[in-house]
Amino acid sequence: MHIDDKHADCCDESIIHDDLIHLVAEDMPEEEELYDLAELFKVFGDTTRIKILYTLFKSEMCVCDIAEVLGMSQSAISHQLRVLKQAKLVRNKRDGKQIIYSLDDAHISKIISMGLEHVKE
Amino acid sequence: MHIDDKHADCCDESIIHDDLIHLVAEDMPEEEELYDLAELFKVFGDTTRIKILYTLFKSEMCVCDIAEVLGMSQSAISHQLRVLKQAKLVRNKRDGKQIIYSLDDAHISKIISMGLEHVKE
DNA sequence: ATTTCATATGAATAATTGTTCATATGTTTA
DNA sequence: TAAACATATGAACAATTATTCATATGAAAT
Repeated sequence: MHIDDKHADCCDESIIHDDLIHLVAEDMPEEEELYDLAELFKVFGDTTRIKILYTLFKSEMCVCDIAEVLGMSQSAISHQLRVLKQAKLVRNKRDGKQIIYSLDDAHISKIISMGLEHVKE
Repeated sequence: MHIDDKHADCCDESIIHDDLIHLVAEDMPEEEELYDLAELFKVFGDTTRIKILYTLFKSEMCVCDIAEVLGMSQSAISHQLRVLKQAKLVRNKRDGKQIIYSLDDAHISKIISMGLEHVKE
């Protein structure tokens, strides 16, 4: 084994795959961008949050009504709305005592329906 | 407070919101479908898996090369490829000693680029 | 047949996360 | 001003998960 062999732990065909490895590695998007992208999908990766988005897709709604629709506690919904808001997927406005949440992004329903297409196969 | 008040824990405007609540609740997709959808997005919700998908988007590749491109252990990559395969996002074929992985779904790059659009704002 | 190589996998560990409970905040109504 | 109401939030707990390490599997080469 050569001292300067970068592929000591990799498959043997160093010369052939080397080109490919560098080509792909160089084209990889920024670490931060990939992290943000994963974070975004992580937000969609929870049934409760998906349900909330579906709900708000139908109509803007106060926290309490969302909790009622989903049969969950106000606290649980509120915590998840916080996550959705940080991801800029929902926004809110005050209306008297209540806080009304609504979708904040046109991409959302497209992303979800794309996912559904895959799942439905 | 009435005994038959279904909204004991909810906001006070029971009569007004009742219609909305039932309308939205009835239109909610099947529990199982929402679960599968969340599971799918969960798969995208990890930087390592996103990087693997990006890599395979450029070219099909053996496990060892993917590990090399991402600077991670063979074991870590193999575990994640298993997750991606279970989600039917990648497939593999044997080529001699190596196992070549490639993307298994046309939706993937669309879903990812939709997500990127949102993140890039 | 035995050794080598590429990949898969089970167990263990550390880190992350969703919900609950109790309570704080801020608005409205009496 | 005080009480009632809608929502937010911090701490705690249980559950999930990504990686590492050690080892198993299975194909190719000697």
